[in-house]
Amino acid sequence: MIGRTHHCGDIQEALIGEKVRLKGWAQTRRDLGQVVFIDLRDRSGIVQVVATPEQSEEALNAAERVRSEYVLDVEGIVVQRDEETYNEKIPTGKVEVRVDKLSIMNASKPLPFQIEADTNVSEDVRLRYRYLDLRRPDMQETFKLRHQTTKFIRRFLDDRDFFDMETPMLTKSTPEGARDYLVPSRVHPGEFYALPQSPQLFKQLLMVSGFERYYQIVRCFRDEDLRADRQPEFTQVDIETAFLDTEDLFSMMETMMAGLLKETRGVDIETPFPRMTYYEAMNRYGSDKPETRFGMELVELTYVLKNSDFKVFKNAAASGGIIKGLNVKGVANQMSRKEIDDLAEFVAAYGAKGLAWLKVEENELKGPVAKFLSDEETASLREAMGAEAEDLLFFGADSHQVVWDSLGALRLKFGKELDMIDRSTFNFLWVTEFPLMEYNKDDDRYVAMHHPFTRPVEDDAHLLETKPEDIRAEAYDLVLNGYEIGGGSQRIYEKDLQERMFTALGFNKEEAKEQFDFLMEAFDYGAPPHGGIAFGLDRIVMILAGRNNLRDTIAFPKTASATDPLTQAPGKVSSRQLEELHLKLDVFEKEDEDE
RNA sequence: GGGCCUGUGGUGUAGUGGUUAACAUGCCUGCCUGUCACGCAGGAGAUCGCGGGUUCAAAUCCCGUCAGGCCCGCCA
Repeated sequence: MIGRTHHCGDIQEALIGEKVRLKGWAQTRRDLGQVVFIDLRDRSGIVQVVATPEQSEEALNAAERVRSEYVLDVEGIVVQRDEETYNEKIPTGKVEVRVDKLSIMNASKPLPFQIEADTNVSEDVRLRYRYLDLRRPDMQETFKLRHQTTKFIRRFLDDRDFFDMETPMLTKSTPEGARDYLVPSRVHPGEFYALPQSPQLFKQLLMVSGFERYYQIVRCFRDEDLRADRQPEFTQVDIETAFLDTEDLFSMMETMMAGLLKETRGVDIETPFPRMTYYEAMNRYGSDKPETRFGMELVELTYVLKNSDFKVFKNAAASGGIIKGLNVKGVANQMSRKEIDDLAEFVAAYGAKGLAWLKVEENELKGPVAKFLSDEETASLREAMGAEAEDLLFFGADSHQVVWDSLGALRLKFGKELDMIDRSTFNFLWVTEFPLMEYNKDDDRYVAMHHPFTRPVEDDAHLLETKPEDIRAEAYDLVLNGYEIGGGSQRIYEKDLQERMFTALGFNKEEAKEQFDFLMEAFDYGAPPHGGIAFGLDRIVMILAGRNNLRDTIAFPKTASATDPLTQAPGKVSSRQLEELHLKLDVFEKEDEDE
């Protein structure tokens, strides 16, 4: 059963005349009667094997019984193919293996779908037979890329004296941030562990412990609703350093990312990466993770239109909001009135109450809003937006957030649909100076935008008690092609500053003590200045692989409703298990079977 | 929690009120010594996701429900 001498993809002209033994799966069989061709596939690639009566009657008989995805053990001689039978489509196409012995190590039922690179099989079926889906060459490629990515990162960080350290998966639930996945304790009735949303507190403790440089490629869990780029369990490259300021960290991470792109994609990335403050990103792109591979930026129009006769504009400006515009060049005559009107529905999802628009013509602006604009406003507007004939102008007038969100989404929609994005490029961008906290209406309090241990920008710290919403954080995200691929911050390491932070977040002393006492206590014992970053490994691989779905980069992912069609997780448990965990359920099934 | 899209042989699709439910691929049988997604001939395979309703008649229209996907909320 052992004794493989070569891999299928490695069979080439240098081996002509040699006896080889291969093992793998039958990709396809072409049975011509007295000669049978089998494309044999293993992880390395595909090679054609041929069975003929001249070579071995026995092997030919065996080859006739082979079907798709049978597992084969093949012995034979590598021979040159006749020139007219070269197969240009595969790297091994100039040679083939003439079979002496062929044994079927295992048969296969007919497959639910074919093992081929391009599949249009539904996601449902792919996930139910994930082990077959993963046989497909493009999936094998993706996971090779994922392996190369983690290998590169580990080597890079090891070279810079980072320790790979593990942190608990069974830990304590904390009130901030995402909803926790909970694990009931058998030994402590009524108490629960939480699976980590990230190793945040532990990595800070490791800094207090004096490890100085820590990293971990670690699973994180968040019980929130899914998206194409969000899974309930995902992998972070978690990094924390002591005595390294933001500049040094940026520089190191830039080197790592540029190196990764070079290693995996052969692409040269310029460093240092561009930077943009949060406020600038929102104003120019309507997003805190701007896709900068195309322009079409939002245009500030509040000063132009605040006194307009159009009430929507006037009122937005008067109530502290903003007016911004988006110029979609050259499409005015390509879009029907209905298509334009449908966009109002699109932006409604982001809270916009409507979507004003204008078609630009040589000497006038046309559209429902045109009549409200004075000649002067029209002129300023054309100037500000760089409007030329055939352009289609859209306007958002509302609160900052609504205008940013709706026009930002509209910009991205047009950018994709009009094919304005150069897909061969990789645009990194640091987004800096995030707000430290934002006001949450529902809870009537401030909540940390990053997390409660994020350090305020030095100059703003004095606002903690007076205008907390104006404080900028020493926090940053790394954006790649419009995806947030990482985020981090410098941390608070002084106990008194951390206590002021908790107070500003509306925690009373007892709550803070109850939740974070161990961290506060740790800070009493010589905590070094520290900070770090965490990257979303799945997302990085997704972008490197040119995918747009996180499921394609995770071997066994979950569906949009957080289930696994393969294992059928989550599932019911026996009443005995529940009893052991001291749990009683308040859901009752129609067909109650598990007694 | 909300919105939108999809659901038809194993797989991918066509079919928009009356068809023997069509096509491709896969599968089975036979033939074939240079194929390479082999070819040729024949064959099997579908209660059209599920439940209800409208109608003389439903894959098709309506309501509900389930599953998958995308988005908003939520989540860094």
